[in-house]
Amino acid sequence: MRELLSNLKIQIPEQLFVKDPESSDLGKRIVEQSIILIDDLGFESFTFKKLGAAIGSPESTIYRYFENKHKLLLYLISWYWAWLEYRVAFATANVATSEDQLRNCITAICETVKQDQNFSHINEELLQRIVISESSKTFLTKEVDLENKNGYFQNYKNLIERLVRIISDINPDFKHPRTLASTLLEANHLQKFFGEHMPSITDCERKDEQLIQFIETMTSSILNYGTKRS
Amino acid sequence: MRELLSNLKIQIPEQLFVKDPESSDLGKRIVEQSIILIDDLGFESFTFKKLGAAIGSPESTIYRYFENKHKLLLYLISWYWAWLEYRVAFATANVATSEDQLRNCITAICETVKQDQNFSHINEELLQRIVISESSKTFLTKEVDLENKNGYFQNYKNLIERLVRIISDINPDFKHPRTLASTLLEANHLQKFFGEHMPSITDCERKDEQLIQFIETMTSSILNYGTKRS
DNA sequence: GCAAATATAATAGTATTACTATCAAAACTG
DNA sequence: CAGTTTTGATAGTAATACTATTATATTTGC
Repeated sequence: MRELLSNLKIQIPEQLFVKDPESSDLGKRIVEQSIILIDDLGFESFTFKKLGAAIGSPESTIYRYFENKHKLLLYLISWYWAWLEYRVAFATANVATSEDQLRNCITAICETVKQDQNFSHINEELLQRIVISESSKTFLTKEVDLENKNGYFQNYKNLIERLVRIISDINPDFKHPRTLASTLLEANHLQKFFGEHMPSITDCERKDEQLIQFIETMTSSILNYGTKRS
Repeated sequence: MRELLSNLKIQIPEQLFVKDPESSDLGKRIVEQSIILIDDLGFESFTFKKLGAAIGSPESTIYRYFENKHKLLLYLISWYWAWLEYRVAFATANVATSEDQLRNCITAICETVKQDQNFSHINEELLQRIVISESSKTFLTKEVDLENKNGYFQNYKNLIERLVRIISDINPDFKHPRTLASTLLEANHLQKFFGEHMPSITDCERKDEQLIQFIETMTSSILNYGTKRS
């Protein structure tokens, strides 16, 4: 998996930035430091002024790359979905059965990222933590319909579509492949968050195993439910 | 269900308000109008100044009831959980089997609220929409651990605990009753939101049926999965 | 190698937000 | 009806989320 990114460029909808941050050193530092800062402060307390201080530039510079902090968050989350889709694609390549493919998908999705080396300016470990705590804020807004129409969530949808294909392959009669795919993705975040911050409402501890087991059991059982009965 | 609230008072953790809004007419108007405004503007654009204008009072008055808008949101969401727990409690009363109880719970939870008459100052229909779009913002913050310790989420936990008891009753060997209960609650919101705003990633349309069917199938299948196999 | 274009820095400024403070007028309360 | 509590009216502050302007680098195209 490590070489994955050396030749592939993660594609982000260009509506999400004013100037592509990958196109300059400063842009990369903006992205790099924004991840560190958002993870540290939380999105609400994160400001372009603080980010400017972190990179040693005035905040007006950041506005040349991102229209506002909401779009910067969208950019980061979008990057994560694209990255995760590649991981999922690799995890399912050359795997014979759809059942095994889905199992591998679930592991790839639910695995807590640990990275020792930094290959790029993006720290995926921190970014995953941001996704867990902040990603739903990208769409839980009054602007969601417009932003959806503008393609801001394309990478998220692509990932879900990939899961849907596998799910439908396992059980073509299953009536809720999209619902299952999006539930699966979001339940992963939520349960990880609960495990860390509200342990009394989850059985998932810090380790990934219980969560993966729950999600695997949930998907297997729901996909077999109809077929075995009828 | 209608008489439910006439003699019962919804209990809200008193840490969530400075002065109990139920204790005065003004307090009730603050709550009433805040629901209308948050639903209309979204939580980000909602301000105490606008709320003040809506009730014809200066914003400083609102601060005498709620420390800030985050706590007001916590109050509203907390009210909803308590209200929903009563509904769930009634929906399961005198129901013989745990399986039927759980089915009734799911219906009570997933049913879109429609209210023709206003019995109280709280419009549950609007409030449910707020819960769908805004409730996760109450805990997806950097202050979650402190707020959790302070009991801000007690009503949410109570509801989950009630579901957990029924789930464990159906299958005492099931290893993830809490995970299932919280997933069920949150998936309901998420899928409703997707159904309305991002229909391509869900199979749930505006009507409740498909969502209820998915959640029922999911819970039934996962709770039967272990038992039938082993 | 230099002019022209572009990117960044430095600074200033604005409207709005999220409060806090003060004091007077109303309204209830014993 | 005196005293307490509640509300209204007004003012003020620090921070946020931008926008604008001008000067200085830096890159690039010829």
